[in-house]
Amino acid sequence: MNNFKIAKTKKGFRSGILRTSHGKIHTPFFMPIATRGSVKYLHNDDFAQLKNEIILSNTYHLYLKPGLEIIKKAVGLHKFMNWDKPILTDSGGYQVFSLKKMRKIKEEGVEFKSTYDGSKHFFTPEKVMQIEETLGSDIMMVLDECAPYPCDYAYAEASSAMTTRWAVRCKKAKKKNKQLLFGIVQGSIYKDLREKSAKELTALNLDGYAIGGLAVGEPAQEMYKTLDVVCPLLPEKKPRYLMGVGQPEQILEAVRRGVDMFDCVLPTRNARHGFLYTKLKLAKDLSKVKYNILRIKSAKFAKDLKPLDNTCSCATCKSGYTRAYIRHLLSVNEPLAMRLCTVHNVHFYLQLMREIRYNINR
RNA sequence: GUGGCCAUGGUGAAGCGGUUAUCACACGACUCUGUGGCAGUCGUAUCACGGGUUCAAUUCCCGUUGGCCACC
Repeated sequence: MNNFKIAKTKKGFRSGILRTSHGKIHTPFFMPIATRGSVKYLHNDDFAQLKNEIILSNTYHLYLKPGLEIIKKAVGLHKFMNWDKPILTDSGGYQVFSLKKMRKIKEEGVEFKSTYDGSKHFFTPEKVMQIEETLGSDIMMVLDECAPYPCDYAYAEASSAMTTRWAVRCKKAKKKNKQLLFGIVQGSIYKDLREKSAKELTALNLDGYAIGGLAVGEPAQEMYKTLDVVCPLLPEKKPRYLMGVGQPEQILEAVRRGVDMFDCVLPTRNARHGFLYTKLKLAKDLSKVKYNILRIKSAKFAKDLKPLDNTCSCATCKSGYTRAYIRHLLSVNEPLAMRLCTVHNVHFYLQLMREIRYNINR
């Protein structure tokens, strides 16, 4: 049974539906990030208006806090966080990269030092599967190593080969249930390593394929080149996920190359820093996306009683909150500022994806 | 009124006869890509005013102005 159906393709773009045990998701889509079980500052009331169909959460962080016992008792992450739509869980592979001072990689797995109390935890592919099964996410990611950039060939070769071996172990360890398991293509910016990784993972017949190890500091052109190498090698009928990307134009470029899924901290983190996306303009032929950046903390907005973006239909812009007010809230660290800005930026990203889908299906 | 102490970015503080005048916070400009509300880069001072000593004064001396303390 196939849980992914492509309804329409157009010059490399594809649009369809991904089905999970908590509902369907229209592709291509963007996942807001809820690392520790919450999209920072957002309430379910906000999601009701944003209409996002999925969120992303994190194995490493949830395992450390609050720990699996309470999540098991709550009968899974969905119930625990009161979210009944799909969840994708990242495996901790990115933490291999981002917490490089606090971990050791071995063939067997990764030893992490907790960022909370320094305690040691050993993550093997098998253990990660067990954790993700306890969390009950709809889409589980295999444990991988997200290699840094720049990365020499020998390291990238060894690292991506190990990621593939870990994927084999993940698949073996996975119980037969409705959770989907995605593999992760690695290989840094090296064409042959990416090809090898893609081919070997494809042979495992996983439920979907992610492209990892990008957006770690390489030039955007390297990212696009890598997509050009990898996407054609991935099975057409399986969803493709570009991890951690990215800026709106990068998302468009990736969708153009056949990617279906995205996640990125930019809209949420930037919102907290008063860096707001406005004036979304997507060309009908999907040739380009334009937008403005509004740095709401700038002094020039101190007396500006206009909404953040008069072309935006998000709850923040539609309900009368002004630039001057939001700037004020941000400058005195009022949590409401974070919420208003996060709603706005997440809406921008979801709107971008809606318009991309609309123009593919048109 | 008399005596003492003090005056350094927006704020609070270092500093020393020769420095690119240091730090924190704030402010302003940037950065942020499978999230630590984080972190970083850069910018912002005619060292209260006037005079003197000195090769050289933010630094030492005198005066002015302002502030704090004590005493009458």
